[in-house]
Amino acid sequence: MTRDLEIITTIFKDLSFTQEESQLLVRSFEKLHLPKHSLLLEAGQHVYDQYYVAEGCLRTYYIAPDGKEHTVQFAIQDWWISDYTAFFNSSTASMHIECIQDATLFKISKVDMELLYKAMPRIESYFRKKMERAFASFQKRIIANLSQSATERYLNFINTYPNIEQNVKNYHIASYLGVTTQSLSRIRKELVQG
Amino acid sequence: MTRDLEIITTIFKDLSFTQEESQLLVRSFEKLHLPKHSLLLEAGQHVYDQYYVAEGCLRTYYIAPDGKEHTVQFAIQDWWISDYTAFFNSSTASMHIECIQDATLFKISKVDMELLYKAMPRIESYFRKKMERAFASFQKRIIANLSQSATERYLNFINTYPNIEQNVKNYHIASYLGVTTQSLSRIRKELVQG
DNA sequence: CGAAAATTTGACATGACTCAACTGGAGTGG
DNA sequence: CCACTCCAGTTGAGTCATGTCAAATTTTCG
Repeated sequence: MTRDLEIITTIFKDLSFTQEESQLLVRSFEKLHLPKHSLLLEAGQHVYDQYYVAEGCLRTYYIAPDGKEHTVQFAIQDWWISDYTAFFNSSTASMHIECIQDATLFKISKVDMELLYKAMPRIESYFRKKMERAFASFQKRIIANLSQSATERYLNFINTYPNIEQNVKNYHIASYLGVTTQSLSRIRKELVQG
Repeated sequence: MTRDLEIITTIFKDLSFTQEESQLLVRSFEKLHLPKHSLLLEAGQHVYDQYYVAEGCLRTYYIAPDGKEHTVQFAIQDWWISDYTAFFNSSTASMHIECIQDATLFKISKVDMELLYKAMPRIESYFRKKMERAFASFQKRIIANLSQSATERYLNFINTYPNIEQNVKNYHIASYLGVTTQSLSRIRKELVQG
């Protein structure tokens, strides 16, 4: 009862719950703090959980056979993060998740998710809509990757994540955009000089 | 009652329904046939519907400001297709959908979708899982675009869609992979000759 | 068959990559 | 407080993959 109701007031702030439902929610989540530079997940590990970012910044990245890193996603406040392919299939991760800025997370297992879905269909609605938005934004990114130059994608990026540049390294952005750090450096130089 | 129950035996073949539910389902969908080369959707149109592909082949593509086409998605049997960004937001399309091979579709509006979700939470479950798979496959594609060469992406493509090559034009594949038709032609030549 | 569309080929241009060297801070320890 | 190191970022020179433009060839289909 007196346990941490943060989950309800942050993650599900737009929904309302009975006492019983609230308790189920609170029991399903676990709060955790993660320091900068730590790894939340490594490739090869079994993925049981997904995480809600209450504070901080993380990134998901894939290491290709040639050793190069590719940033798949950044997660800031109010985003969810996991290796979703592995999470959905209850299998092992092919990606790493790194904490870029000290973070506060709420963790929930797939099993508990399914229980929540059964108990409260409107939670499933909430996540279906989340997925729809994520789907749309991934699609947008695919189009951007197909149709835009590296410079355009960079401008796009700093528009989409206006405040992120203070936190993340250049090579994080480069590996998100699909260019080398050298190229990104040249792109910026070009933009400054006009 | 004696109306077309195909929907239930094709789209939702893994679920079971009461008579009443079946009727609601049947009423929600509309069957349509679409000839090759016709457009199911054009950029600028309001998107009310999504479509289940019972037969045939379609593609969603985006036309960039420079006039170039970029294929976002192919849809074959048992896939769903729409301009999802617009569908989810009930807004206007930024993409076109073209029929590549004579197709049979089942169409459902967003409004009717929402009614189905309310009436049958397991339908919402079904679509949430669909979304999850689509999300995972988009993510895979983003990684592929970031980490693989054009040749690797092509090999990947013909693996993922083994039978599609008979149906689709070369330039459809090229615009899906993010290369020019000339480059794709050279890639194939290289592969044949070793 | 013949026109239009699709694909291939050639010559050349260019954006991005690689490798290597250099610069500039941030932090550390004597 | 300064020297040292480490890491991120920048710059330069050369290379390579892919794009562009134009022409030739093949395929499709009325």
